[in-house]
Amino acid sequence: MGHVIAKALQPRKTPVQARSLVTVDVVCEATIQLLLSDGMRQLTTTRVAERAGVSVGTLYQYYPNKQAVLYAVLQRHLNQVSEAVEAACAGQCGKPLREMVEVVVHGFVEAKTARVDESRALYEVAADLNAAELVADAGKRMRTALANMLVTAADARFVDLPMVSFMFLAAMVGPTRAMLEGAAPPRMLDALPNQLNVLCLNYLQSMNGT
Amino acid sequence: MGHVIAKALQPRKTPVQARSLVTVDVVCEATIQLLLSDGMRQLTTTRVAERAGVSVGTLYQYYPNKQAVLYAVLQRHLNQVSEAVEAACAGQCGKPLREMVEVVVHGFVEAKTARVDESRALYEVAADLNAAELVADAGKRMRTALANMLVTAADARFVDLPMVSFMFLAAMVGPTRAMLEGAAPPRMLDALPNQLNVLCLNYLQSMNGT
Amino acid sequence: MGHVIAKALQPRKTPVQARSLVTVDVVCEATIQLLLSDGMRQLTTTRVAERAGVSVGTLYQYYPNKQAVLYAVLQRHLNQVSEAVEAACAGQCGKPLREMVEVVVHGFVEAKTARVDESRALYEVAADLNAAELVADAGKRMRTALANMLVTAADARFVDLPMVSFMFLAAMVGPTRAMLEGAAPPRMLDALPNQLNVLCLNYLQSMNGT
Amino acid sequence: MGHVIAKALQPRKTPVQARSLVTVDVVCEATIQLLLSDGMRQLTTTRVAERAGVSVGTLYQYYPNKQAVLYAVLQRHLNQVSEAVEAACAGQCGKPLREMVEVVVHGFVEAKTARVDESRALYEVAADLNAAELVADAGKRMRTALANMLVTAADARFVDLPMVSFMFLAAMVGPTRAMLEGAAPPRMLDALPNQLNVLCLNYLQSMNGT
DNA sequence: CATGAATGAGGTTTCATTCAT
DNA sequence: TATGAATGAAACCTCATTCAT
Repeated sequence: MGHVIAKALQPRKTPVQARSLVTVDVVCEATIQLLLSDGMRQLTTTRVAERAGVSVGTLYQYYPNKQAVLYAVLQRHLNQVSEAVEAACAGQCGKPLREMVEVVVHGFVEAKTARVDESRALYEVAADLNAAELVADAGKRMRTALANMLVTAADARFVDLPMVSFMFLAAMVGPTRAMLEGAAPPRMLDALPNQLNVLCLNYLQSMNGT
Repeated sequence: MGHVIAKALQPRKTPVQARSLVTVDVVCEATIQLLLSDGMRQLTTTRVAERAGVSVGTLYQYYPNKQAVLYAVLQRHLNQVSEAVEAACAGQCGKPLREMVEVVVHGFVEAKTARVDESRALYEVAADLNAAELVADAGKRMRTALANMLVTAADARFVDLPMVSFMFLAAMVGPTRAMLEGAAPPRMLDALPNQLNVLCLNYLQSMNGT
Repeated sequence: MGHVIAKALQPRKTPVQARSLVTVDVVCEATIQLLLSDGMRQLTTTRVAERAGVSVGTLYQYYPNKQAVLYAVLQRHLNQVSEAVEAACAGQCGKPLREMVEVVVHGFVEAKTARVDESRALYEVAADLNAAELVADAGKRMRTALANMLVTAADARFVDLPMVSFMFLAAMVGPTRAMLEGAAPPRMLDALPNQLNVLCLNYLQSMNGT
Repeated sequence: MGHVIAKALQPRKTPVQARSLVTVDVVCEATIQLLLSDGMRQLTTTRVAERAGVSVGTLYQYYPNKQAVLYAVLQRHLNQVSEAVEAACAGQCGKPLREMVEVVVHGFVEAKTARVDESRALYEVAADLNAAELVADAGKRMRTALANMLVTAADARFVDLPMVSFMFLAAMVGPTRAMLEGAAPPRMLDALPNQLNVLCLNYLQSMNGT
């Protein structure tokens, strides 16, 4: 099921030439800009192309359809976040819980808030049904990374690791998303990492089965 | 600002006759069904009317435009959830934290999972820009209820009540949403209340300033 | 041809009861008001009924369709103007040209400017194709009246009476309409009768074949 | 004020390629044809496009909405007439009244009757409210041209030039319009210039203040 | 007779996508 | 390869008219 969709959404040609790479990038950038300024509703391929400084025809040389463009943009973003979490996890093997949480939360929040408006804009895109799979994949990737890290914790052992990883991730995502979507004031955003630390660390310690 | 938007989304006539009431209800129901089966993308006023068993014209007698229909459906849902939380909060004044969390989490999860598919469908709707305000309002309502309850806790005192309420709510919303959107297996859904209890209670105790 | 149309546009029932008469009148009045405030474009039978304080259903008891309403309104107006011209003409038989023109011009302008905005609104209605016939009829009626008067002029004899009547009428109508449609300032409207006197009298004297 | 309206009615893109020019022209032509055969009432963008041999989409690439198409058609026509009058006026500076009237009347009637049916069709369009401004502009343009000419008359001097120009124009427009709208027989149309000569010249001579 | 909810054909407009240049 | 004019299916919404109450 997912494969059929996936195929239809893959970029049309793997850009090898420098020019092509530029085009692909410029289209993604234009999409995000328009998403931010006008929202999904107003996002048309023509406008994306226009903003990107290429013709619609050219856009369609690199993406088979509009969904593919959105798919690419979202994928790029989810990738960055997933990688941030994976990197954080990879570096914390064997450490005590407190350090794990600290570093992972920091990595996640930083990745999500690096471009606040991009994140905000993409929540809209993600709601576009076909992307559910993509979001799910990124979630799975991050939960796996978290689980692989948690299993090595110096000071903890978890009975139901999948559930714990799930809750850990969701506990980070929930408040972060709430702040981004709710346009929280900077004061709250600044406090976010600390709050997530408290939230997640206490949860994990409480779930510690040792 | 919000008022202009609000006006354009208000139902056109408040149905008084029995026949009209049925119509309004039937349209909401049809919208949810279609949202579930085909998603926002495929949701057209014609199809909603068709499924509802009325003509498009009739639909437009009660709602000035498509957005208004979605607005109404979402509002109804958010109302139910907000009321559930408010009710739970109202009943726990003066109780110790443990009981508060237990009851509130239970109320929230029950409201959200009463109609799992409806909740799921509406995340998509909420992403439709104009509803942001509505979601924000529901959030504010629930945070207020939580704050008003927490301030009376028998065994706790909080320094930054707004932040604590925000995190409390977001900590419930995050994992719940993750499960609903990710189509989590029943086994996980069953475990959700317990997990949220652990997550929220430990957070609140840790933030306790007494 | 005209008869078929005519039949479809006739009021449905000749109102004999007092109540009915009121309804018919109130609908005409409402139509004119809406025409003035919002123009043809926005004129719907529902709105007319609403403004008239009756239900759409009732409106359709007296008029077979929307066109018939407009037809009635226009007819009433054209009738008033035609009657004014006919009356003026009838009273001037045997008089010299100067007096004829004076009285006819006065009668015409007065009828047209009695309710300036009504006249203005009805130009729009008249443009609605099926009314062309009605306008033509009124024109014919007035030209006949003018011809019948002119033929008795004490001091003139006309070779081509139809043409002269045609021009006489058109010479009155042209500037009057230009002023009404162009929203001419009162100063110009006040001067209109005098100007038409000059225009028409000189024309007629010049066409005098004696 | 008028600018807002004007903007919404301006053509969308100025056609540069040969293909585009053809399209724009073909749409205007189709509009006039349909106006003539079926009247405003039946004029739909779909039908215009169909008759023009292009798709609706193409039509909307050049005109932002239906009104804009009508606007363009009317503008073109009014332009032609205005230019004819201006040209006639420009050529008669310093001439005696008789010649002025002769040439101007001839120019006006010729422009209006060059395509009798087009003129006829456009009276309907002009009644469509938003065009009022356009008609008013054309009127002002022609009255200005007339005034500028009359002020140079070799044998006349006018006290109230604006009023005289207004009446002069309206005296030409009235009968011409009456004939076109009333579908006057060719015999009358042929006689029109002469009649207008008599009508206007006598009026002007009578208003001569020297 | 009056009401006004319901109807649905039909109008306007958009926009993803193609393809001749 | 890039372009952007053309396409036309399909979306939204209105409103004249009917008919059950």
